[in-house]
Amino acid sequence: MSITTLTATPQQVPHVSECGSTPVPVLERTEAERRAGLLKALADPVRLQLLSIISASPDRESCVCDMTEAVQVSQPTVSHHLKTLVDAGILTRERRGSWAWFRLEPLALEDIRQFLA
Amino acid sequence: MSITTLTATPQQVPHVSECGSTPVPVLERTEAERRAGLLKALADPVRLQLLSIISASPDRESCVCDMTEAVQVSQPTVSHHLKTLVDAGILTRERRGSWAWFRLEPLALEDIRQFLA
DNA sequence: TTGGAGTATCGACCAGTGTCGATGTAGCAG
DNA sequence: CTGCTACATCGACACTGGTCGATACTCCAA
Repeated sequence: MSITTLTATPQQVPHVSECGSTPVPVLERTEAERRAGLLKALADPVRLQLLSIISASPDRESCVCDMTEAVQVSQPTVSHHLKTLVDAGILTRERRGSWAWFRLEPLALEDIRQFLA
Repeated sequence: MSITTLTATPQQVPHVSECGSTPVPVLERTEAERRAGLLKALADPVRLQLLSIISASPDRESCVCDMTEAVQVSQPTVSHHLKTLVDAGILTRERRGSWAWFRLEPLALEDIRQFLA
């Protein structure tokens, strides 16, 4: 806090810029970073393909083996992308025997649609 | 096309994987890349802040000078981010005298909301 | 316990990107 | 023309992120 706080000068008088516009509040940095993190998790063609598979599957869940066959990248890369989506809260992972199943987290996509509206 | 096309063996018999799932069509790679491009343009905290300013401004348009004051990065960086959004088709730029005004392209955000649904 | 299949992690490489200072450009006022 | 202001571009840098082969881990079956 600067010394000017002690003076009678108002610190935050809403002033009109020279260009004629009126200032508006800006999205908080922390919230902006949270939203950017979600969007980054979606912003990859392979991950969008993986999500499309899960979304179109019965019960909206799919197993890694099918997804690895459907996209043109290696199995470690598929696993990496799925981890990215799980870490972002967009997918949940469930182990069933030898296989790993992934399903959509509905609240995450709903959240994204909300702040894009 | 492989030689097996000439045989009687069906190439695309929908087979059930060992894990028990049923295969589904995957989003086309080119469409996935288009969508990822749009999402990449959004997936940055500074760009989300810039969009929030424009979105909250009267007539949903804003001038660079105000945006530069509102975010904590340099003026060249603001200009760079705005160019990114214009190139992605999310913003349009209009020059008025010395000032550059930006406004939202409604169809772009609508498109994104559509394919996230 | 051994082997194999499905999946995850590691290490490395390379392309892409966010950032800045310096500089270029465009428009306006005097 | 001169100078100033607003904005864009350039060049460089550090960092992130997508990709793969190699390898480790986890189940299950035999």
